[in-house]
Amino acid sequence: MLENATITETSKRSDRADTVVVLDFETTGLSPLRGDRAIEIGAVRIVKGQITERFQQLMNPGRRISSFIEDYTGISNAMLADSPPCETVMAQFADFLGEDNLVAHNASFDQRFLEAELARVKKPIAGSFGCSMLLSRRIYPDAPSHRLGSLVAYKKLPNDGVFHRALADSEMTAHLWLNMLEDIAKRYPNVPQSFMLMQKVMKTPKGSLPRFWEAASAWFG
DNA sequence: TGCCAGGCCCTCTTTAGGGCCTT
Repeated sequence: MLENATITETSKRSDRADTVVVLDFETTGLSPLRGDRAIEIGAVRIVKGQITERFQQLMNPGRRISSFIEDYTGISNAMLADSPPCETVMAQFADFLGEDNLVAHNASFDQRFLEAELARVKKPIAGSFGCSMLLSRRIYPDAPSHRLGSLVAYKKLPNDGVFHRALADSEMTAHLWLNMLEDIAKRYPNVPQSFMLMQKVMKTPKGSLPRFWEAASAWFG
């Protein structure tokens, strides 16, 4: 059962909900704990429902990437050889990010790499992470799949046909996030589109979601 | 197209196992 204190916390922090940075990493593999590194970062900043800024940069991980990653991303070893090192790029990205909250598709993956790469340049993360995949499982339970590309097709979201590149994926994730907020607003017009509230939705069991919205509407409406 | 890891989530569950999703 939702506690009143939880809702109060959401309300207090809602002033940061107007701005989020949606990001996506391309990497050498799946696990920074096993030595994998970032090779590209893409991000867009959303302010009051509009994309206002973009960040994209390849980065040199200091070693060659596998043929699988070359094929998967279209990023070649030659492209990375001419790119600045991860530390330089991540320091620039930390300045771009500031203290904004973050959104990513399957955010636990991008969060692990962001924390690992920023730790190398001794930059903290001030914001919280929201996950578009977890939210989509709640908002679109009947979608054939909750992969990013599948959801883009399912919701007919804007895209340029490029997948598995950081800026393209972050832009599609941003459109997905905004689309979900619009659909939530249509379904529950009395519930504010707070970033912190969306985080609570992700943690709400699917079967109790209508009761969650009912409680949120009652408190905020 | 797969493997690596890890968190979430569902169910034939909770003293567990396996699918999904990210590169």
